Amino acid sequence: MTTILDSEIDSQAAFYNIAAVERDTGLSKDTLRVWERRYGFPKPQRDQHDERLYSLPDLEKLRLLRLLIDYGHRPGKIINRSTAELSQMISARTPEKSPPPELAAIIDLLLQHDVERFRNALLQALMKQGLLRFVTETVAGLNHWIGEAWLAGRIAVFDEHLYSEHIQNILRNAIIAQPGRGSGPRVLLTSLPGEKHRIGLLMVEAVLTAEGAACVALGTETPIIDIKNAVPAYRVDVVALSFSSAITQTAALAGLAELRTLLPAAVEVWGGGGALARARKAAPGVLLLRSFDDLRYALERWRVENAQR
Amino acid sequence: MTTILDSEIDSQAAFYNIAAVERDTGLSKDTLRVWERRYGFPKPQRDQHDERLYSLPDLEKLRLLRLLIDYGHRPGKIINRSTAELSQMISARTPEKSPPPELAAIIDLLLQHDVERFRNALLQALMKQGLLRFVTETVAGLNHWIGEAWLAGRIAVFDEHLYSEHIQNILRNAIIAQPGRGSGPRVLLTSLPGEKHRIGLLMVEAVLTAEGAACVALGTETPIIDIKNAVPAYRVDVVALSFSSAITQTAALAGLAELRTLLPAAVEVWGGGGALARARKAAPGVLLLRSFDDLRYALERWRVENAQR
DNA sequence: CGTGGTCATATGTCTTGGACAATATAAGGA
DNA sequence: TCCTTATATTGTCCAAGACATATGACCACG
Repeated sequence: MTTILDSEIDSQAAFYNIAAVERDTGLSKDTLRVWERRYGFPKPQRDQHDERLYSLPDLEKLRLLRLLIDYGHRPGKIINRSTAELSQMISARTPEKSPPPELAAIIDLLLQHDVERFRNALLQALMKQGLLRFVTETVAGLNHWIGEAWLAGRIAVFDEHLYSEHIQNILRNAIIAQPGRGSGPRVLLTSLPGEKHRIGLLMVEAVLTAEGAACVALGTETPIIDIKNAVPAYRVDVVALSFSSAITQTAALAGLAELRTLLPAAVEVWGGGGALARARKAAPGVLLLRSFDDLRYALERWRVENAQR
Repeated sequence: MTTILDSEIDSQAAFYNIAAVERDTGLSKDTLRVWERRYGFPKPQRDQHDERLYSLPDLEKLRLLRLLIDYGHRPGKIINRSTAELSQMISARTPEKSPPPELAAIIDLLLQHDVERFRNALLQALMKQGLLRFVTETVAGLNHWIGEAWLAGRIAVFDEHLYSEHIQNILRNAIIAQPGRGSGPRVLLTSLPGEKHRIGLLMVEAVLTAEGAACVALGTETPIIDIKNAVPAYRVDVVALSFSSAITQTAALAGLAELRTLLPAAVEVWGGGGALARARKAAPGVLLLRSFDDLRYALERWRVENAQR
């Protein structure tokens, strides 16, 4: 096992072993080896025992490739282009749109790395608009703009991380401030394994809590079996799943359909998020929510239908 | 590519492919294969194309093995013992099977799935103890007990998810309630790719903020390159990384050493968390924090050393 | 013109068995 | 008791092959 430390100390040039590259790019060791075999890139140096040593430029190019593949390009088509070309593809992908004026001030503070004032701007927007409008307008708008800017490489990774953390702080703060009354349904809120985006879930939780529903939030990536087991334990009326555009629409619909078959008919299954925004129809007994208005409407409908009990 | 979803859905009996086992136990695919070759465990079934299908009992035993190895046992010595024996070794290790009395009430509410009262109990503990004691005593104690219970299979997956969400809500609520920055250093707070545990980071952020430091929290899994780029952007004085016991000590120390070489000498590098609790020494210029007292001491030392400027 | 189905290709993950570096343990000597 | 050296243990890497799934192209149908 050659540690990164050794390789960096022995020669001043920075080299990375395959485990470090997997960690930094998210590409598995198997993928890295098979790309080398099939496409000839990356073709790292070897140490005295034939173990791969990747260079920093290789790492940069691999990161660009990862970005473009996530956006929908095929590896085989782009892997042999130069780093400069790839970089250009990313900046050319989305025309440089400036954010809508009501968000521009907040985004400016983020891009200027002014943490304190960024935090305060978010808090002020929340105070001014109230939770519902803050979530459905400001946070949704910011998410959209930041997501696009991230794909286009116009925003640094660490800025995106900081944004996500602060939005989480604000939303969770707002959620906990709500009184815990329970006139509405008990809603179990989570995502399936592979879906790591938390902000969408928190937005839904904020809206539902504000509307008086009782949320049981399990965070992201709960295995289906465990969702099934949680339903009786928490006496849940509705299971709501969130799917960001990181997951394919097919996978999202399949997951919802499977969950539907596992749960008793009395428990409703709702699905929403970017991956389902363009979906036409789901499995029978699964409700698709394409907007926050849909969500509030679904809640109202549940209350009407279950008024007798 | 067989997804975990498929293997769990297609047959009602729960089977897990090797990628799912890697994800759930933290043991690499290579390790799982070499254990099978050398020790004969785990010896999973195969599907129609000779791919491994692990059973749920295998998964349980692997979890116990992982825990005992983390405590210092050698794989070869314990791998062929029965699950019951391993389970007994763990409970023998921790004399207190029941949680300490001051935590028992809170844990009971979690295990009884009483969401509202669980939330209120946490809030009350926070009010009563103040943020510092709440974090270093209550949250640390709960983490420890829940972590052990989870690894020993005494607590449901969804309960652990719910716990994590609520602790996050409370901690982020407390963090945002702090007044702005004080006199302390600017501390960049994050974890390296592969380290997904958020609660430790939030605990540190809460303590640092309470002590008057200005935190720049990037959440989990920030690639090293992006940490390097964030340091000048946010004019950071200290980079603090968290490593839970999900990562090996070797990997944690290597990551810290690599970061040290990438950052200017004026920027301090701190590391802490379960993975480093038993580490002897780190690379030169890297400070290991083995407790929250160490953290507060390091903060004080920084203030003294940087008082003149 | 859109919708759905079939086929070919592209792509990622899994397989085996061998090799060896890093780590832990044991043994020896100051 | 502490440090050094030898030995055993253990995790990671390698190679090339295989194949399931995802994607894209083509075609037929309403």
